[in-house]
Amino acid sequence: MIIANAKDFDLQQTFECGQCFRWNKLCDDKYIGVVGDFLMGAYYRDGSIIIECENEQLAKEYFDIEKDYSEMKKRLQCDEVMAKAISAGYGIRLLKQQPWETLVSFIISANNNIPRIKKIIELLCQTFGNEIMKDGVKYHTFPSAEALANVDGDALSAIRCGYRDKYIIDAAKKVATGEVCLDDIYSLPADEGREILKKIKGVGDKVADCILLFAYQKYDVFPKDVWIKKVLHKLYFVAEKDIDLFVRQKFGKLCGLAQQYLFYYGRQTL
DNA sequence: CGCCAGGCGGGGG
DNA sequence: CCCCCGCCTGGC
Repeated sequence: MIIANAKDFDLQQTFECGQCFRWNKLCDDKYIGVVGDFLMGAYYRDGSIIIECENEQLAKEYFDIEKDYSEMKKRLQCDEVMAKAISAGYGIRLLKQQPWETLVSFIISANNNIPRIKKIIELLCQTFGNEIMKDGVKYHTFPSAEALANVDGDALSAIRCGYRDKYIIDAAKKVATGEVCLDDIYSLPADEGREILKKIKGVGDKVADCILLFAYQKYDVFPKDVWIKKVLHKLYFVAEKDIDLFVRQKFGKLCGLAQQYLFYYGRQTL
């Protein structure tokens, strides 16, 4: 798949803005990731972005290829700060990730750091996922809820995720039994989706909002982590308790995308 | 050694 | 309801 018009798409920004954990850069400027049951590659050639995947439909959906970012940027561009943030992260695209993988990944992300989050997720896939062979290299899919619901007690200790192991098991059981139906959330308003997700142990407001934004394209949620709180305080002089009202009034239905630009900008400059 | 990292759950006020 | 503390683990 070739994306000729790549002006609103930068691979490094998209893969390293914090929304995903399973894309890795190879030495030759190529990114490799696993999405669903498929391996994907992404790289530049002659000013275009090339996405390699045996399942082109999956790749189109995952990269949300039809989405018009220039139009959304125009709508967000309401002041000096956001103008700078958008220009810093001009090539960020919000990926359409799989709900189950996103759920578990952000449970693991709580009170944790990015290198360790990636390590734990990789171990989880190696230990419980299916193998994909490509050019003599082994890759692994993200394990299903059913697969994880059936692992016994301390088998998860192998992935070194600490106290989060019981949250992952709780999530797997509730999703596998249907007590929590992740597919329902696509068509629900963000507030209702958040309440469903929070039935799972280890999922609070912040984790739920990341799942709503990164898996369900609920652009009207604004995940509030420690970094974005610092950024808003520093750049907009907004106190923590006023964040929700502030971003709703300022950025409206696209506040989730605004969060990504501000987050990326803040991590570069603050 | 102590502290912290992209929160959360549980207990007490 | 709000506030506060402890938490697996690995890196500094």
